Amino acid sequence: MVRKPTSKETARKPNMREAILAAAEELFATNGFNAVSVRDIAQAAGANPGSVTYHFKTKDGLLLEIYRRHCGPMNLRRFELLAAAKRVRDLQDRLEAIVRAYVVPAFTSGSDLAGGGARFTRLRAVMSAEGNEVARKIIAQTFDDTSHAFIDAIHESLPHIPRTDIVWRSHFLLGALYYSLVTPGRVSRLSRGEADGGDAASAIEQLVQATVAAFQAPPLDHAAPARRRPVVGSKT
Amino acid sequence: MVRKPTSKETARKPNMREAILAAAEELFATNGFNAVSVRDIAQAAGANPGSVTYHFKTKDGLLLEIYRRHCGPMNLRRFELLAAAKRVRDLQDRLEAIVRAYVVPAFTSGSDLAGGGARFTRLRAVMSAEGNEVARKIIAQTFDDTSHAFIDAIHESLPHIPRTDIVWRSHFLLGALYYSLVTPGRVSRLSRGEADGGDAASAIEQLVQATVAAFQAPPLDHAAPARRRPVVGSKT
DNA sequence: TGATTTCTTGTACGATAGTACAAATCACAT
DNA sequence: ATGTGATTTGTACTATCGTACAAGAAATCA
Repeated sequence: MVRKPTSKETARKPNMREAILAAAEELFATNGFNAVSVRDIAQAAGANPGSVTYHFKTKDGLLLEIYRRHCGPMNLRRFELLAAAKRVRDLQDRLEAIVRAYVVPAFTSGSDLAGGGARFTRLRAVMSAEGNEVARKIIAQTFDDTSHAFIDAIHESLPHIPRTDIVWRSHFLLGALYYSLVTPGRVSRLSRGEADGGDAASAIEQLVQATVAAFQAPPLDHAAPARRRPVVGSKT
Repeated sequence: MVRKPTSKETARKPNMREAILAAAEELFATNGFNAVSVRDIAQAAGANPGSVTYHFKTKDGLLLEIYRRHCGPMNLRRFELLAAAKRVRDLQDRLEAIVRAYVVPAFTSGSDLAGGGARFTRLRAVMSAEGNEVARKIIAQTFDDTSHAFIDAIHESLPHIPRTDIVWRSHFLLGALYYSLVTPGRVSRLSRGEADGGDAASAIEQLVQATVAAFQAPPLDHAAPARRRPVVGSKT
């Protein structure tokens, strides 16, 4: 019934390898890289510790493979959505579509893996916070192109805003995005149960709406000090 | 010449203890909790590993003491600034003052410690990402009051926005704030050197401006689906 | 000064970390 | 069926982890 693949070249035993990857992804994203041992991962995947070494050589190699697995598909999807967004005529709608094109793939599946999008984005957030070397290199290589593309697209929608301001605001967007995935419980807590911080759809809508407004804010006047500053000065 | 304090009760040998605290703060904030060993801290502080055990008993105890050291002063300062902000008459200016009252103490010194504000906030960001247990407890206990106070104040300035939306947006604010301290280099990189992500003043101004606009965004229509959604759908 | 408390040092112990490797097992083409 | 390469297992090695503790040095008080 099912056509078995050629076996040569391709490793047709995705069971363990995939299970290890999934377990590592989950554990790294939840507890950080250093807090998780190879043995923890193996146990969660129902595998032997030696199996991890066999498939990925080192713990760093395992992390590297996780990134390799997700970066391509997620960025591909972002570029697809960005291309579609750029075709939106109405400027306000276009900006919203661009932001959405950036946000959505981070929450939903970036590839064919089920629900892996949010998990992987959370992993990136944690690795970023920990200053992980392996992650830093890949991020700078793989995501800066994407970021520049989005920044340029946003800049085209808002020509009167200096590029510097747009960079700052897109940086804030990524921070908000990360934090929403890292600590969803805080939203539920602070809203006293009225909002569900873990609900991806709500998070996306809230984030898109807020971010679009932030991008549209008047530019910072770099030259003129302008407009009296609100009080807030020395204590008492 | 210098009047020595009473010696009783107060430990008048802040040298080592303070050095260890400062070193731990810096290392934890940079590399995360688990990546830093007690020996690393001792070496950075010019102390003996046993000295850390003597002063703080455990590694968790050391982290706990760092939080104890900063939480009080930072929240105190926030409440002072919040009280001042609430007295601002103009609604737009008041909102900006409130946001500023939240942001400024996170960047500048939260206590008498030199430049400790940003470092401690960065530490909180990293601990949050790592899901650290010790940090989580303190955060929920110490900062939720502050957060609620700010959310309420913002809600008073923007009565037409549902509280839920304000919670989300203040959550985004904290995420953006954290991320700005965690990865300042990214801003410099993406702006091609035009902006300095490490400059606290710029970060504050950009963050305040963007966040005020985000708070002022129209509320999400929870009932009506409303307003056609921008295209962005299936692939190709 | 001598007694006593406070801090620092050096060292050690058990636990666990990442990784290596030989033996056992499995999948499959012939 | 059988041999061959791919995978899994079990175990071991070394390094480093957090912490404990006794002995030494410094500071403080009578």
